[in-house]
Amino acid sequence: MGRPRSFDEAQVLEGALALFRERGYEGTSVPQITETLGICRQSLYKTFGDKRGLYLRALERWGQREIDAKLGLLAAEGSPLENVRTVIRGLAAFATSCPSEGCLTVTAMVENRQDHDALSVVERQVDRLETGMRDALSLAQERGELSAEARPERLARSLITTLYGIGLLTRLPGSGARIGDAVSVALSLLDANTA
Amino acid sequence: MGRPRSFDEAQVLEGALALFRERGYEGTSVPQITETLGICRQSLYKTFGDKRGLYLRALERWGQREIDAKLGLLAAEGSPLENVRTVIRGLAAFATSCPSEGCLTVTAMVENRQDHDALSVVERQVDRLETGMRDALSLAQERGELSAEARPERLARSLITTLYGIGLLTRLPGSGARIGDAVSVALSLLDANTA
DNA sequence: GACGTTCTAGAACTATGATTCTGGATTCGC
DNA sequence: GCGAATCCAGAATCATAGTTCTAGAACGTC
Repeated sequence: MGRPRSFDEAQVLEGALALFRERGYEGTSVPQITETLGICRQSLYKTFGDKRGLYLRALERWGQREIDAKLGLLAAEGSPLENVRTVIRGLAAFATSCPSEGCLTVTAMVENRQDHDALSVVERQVDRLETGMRDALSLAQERGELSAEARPERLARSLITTLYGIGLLTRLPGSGARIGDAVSVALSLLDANTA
Repeated sequence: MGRPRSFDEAQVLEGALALFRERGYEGTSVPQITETLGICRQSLYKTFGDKRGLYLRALERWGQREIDAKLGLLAAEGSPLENVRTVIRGLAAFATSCPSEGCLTVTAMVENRQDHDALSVVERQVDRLETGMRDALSLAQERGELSAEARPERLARSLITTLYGIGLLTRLPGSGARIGDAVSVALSLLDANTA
């Protein structure tokens, strides 16, 4: 009953995501969104409630997509320690290759100082990644890839801090060397903890 | 000739700085600024040109104040390596004690994606701190505190990434443990490079 | 003491934001 | 075909932003 929606919800979310990533929440206006995505205001408000609703769903989607991908890599067959290295290298490679498109999670941390809802979404994303890294590191330890003295949880938390630091510095042109060295040191840190 | 200004420019900058730190650039309105600081619009526009001008001066001031303090610590008498440790510990202690007041430099990286002027101010601040850390580490190496194989520049860049990562995660409630572990690992990284 | 400049308080202006409303065309299920 | 729901385009609404303007009081300089 009624006319079917002429747009793909997922596709709209992806488009909005791209805009929010590039211009931020406040920097992206509703007219910009509707024009870029080719849908009219009515549909947007009907589907997502309001601009904020759209943003939150885009933020969730971003986390789902990115974190899931990394968790998949971390839990892959083979050496868990090597998986951790792969995630670190991949993230840095992406950061340096597409400096203009930043991580929405990073942006969200500073843009939503007071918004408890948005921050808890972000918190959950960071936690998931951290847990995934810790599990991989613990497994590596069980398998003897990591020394018995290594502390997986501490390492995971430290790596997360480095990774989000990289995500932030991506915003600063000319941070390529910094990012490269941060990765290099992070990797050597893992080497130093090998059994 | 004429009535003298009834306010202290430096004091106004400090007040604006506090507002921008807490609410961000877009989140702080001109009425908020004038009411909080007790000056009228006219004076603000006369003195700083416009809101953006005020922001840029506040951003400069923040960098001057914070980075200078750290450079002072880094160049202090005594062990340069210990000075580096002091800066790391101090920054983390501040981050965890006053989580609500964040680093304006961190905020600026995200809020000024396209503003080249603002970003170059930030760039200069980060560069100064990085150079200061590198110099301290180089000196430590000359004095035999750091092993001959250590690479001061690489270490400095990596530490900077960690420090700004900490500055970012400060925005996320419940990151205390993460920050603590990041600091702990950063310090142990230095230990691992001692001669 | 008059001049000139800066102050304060407030209204006025201009632009733009998000959101809602109107009306007409479209397309499904019945 | 008819009703219902959705679509689109665009005007209208309402709030708020930054900025400028007006008018009068305050104060240093000559």
